[in-house]
Amino acid sequence: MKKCKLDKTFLLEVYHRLYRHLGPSHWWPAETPLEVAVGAILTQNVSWNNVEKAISHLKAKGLLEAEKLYRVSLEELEVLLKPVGFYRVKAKRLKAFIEHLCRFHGGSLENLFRIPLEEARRELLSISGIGPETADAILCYAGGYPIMVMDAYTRRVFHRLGCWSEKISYGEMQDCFLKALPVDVELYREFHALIDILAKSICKKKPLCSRCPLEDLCLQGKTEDHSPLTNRR
DNA sequence: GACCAGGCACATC
DNA sequence: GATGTGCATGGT
Repeated sequence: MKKCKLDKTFLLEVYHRLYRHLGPSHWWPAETPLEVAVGAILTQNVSWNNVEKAISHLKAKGLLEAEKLYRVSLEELEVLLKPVGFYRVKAKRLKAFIEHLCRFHGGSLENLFRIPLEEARRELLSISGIGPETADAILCYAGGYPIMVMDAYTRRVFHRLGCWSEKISYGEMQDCFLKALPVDVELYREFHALIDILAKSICKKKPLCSRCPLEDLCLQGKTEDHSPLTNRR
């Protein structure tokens, strides 16, 4: 059975509307690929505001280098990551990522990004604390690989547009997008960013409201789901 | 004070 | 395989 009703024309229409209303997004806000990767791990289920504080702490300590993050103790890292929330978990996950990077790639993201997409993705997913969304964010925004990040916002927004079931899996969503869209990293980066910005700003309270640039685009008429576009259970 | 924020791992059924 | 729960701070 077909899992989604997305096609190239529809998706590009959505993209162009979002870009006209909300773009350019200037995602991912970071100075280096490592900062992107650190941000991707830290932002799991927390607001970006909190992540920025923690990243500025790391910068102030001169720790935004793989070698230095490798040497810093878990306890010290926990203190620096306090503003993020879930700081014990995040410190452990960041350490696991850095240790992998140092052990297998000489602490160089450039080395990791030399290997083919599928292999790099498998490798990232093998690290404890790196799931599909985090792996894809690192690959797309830091590595420049042609892969698009999916998330709870993407699921919700396109569910409300009548494109798929709310139960659709991460992989199924990603297949739909990648099959329909041209291979274009910049498009993938901006599209994901715009979906998140849409969900968090204009359509936060009542999705597909009159201020939403996608209001008239529903494939199956309006859904009855008007709960907030959150990631929460 | 309640709710939410750019997930993931693990336990349980 | 599907579902529930812990992780924790900061802004609104």
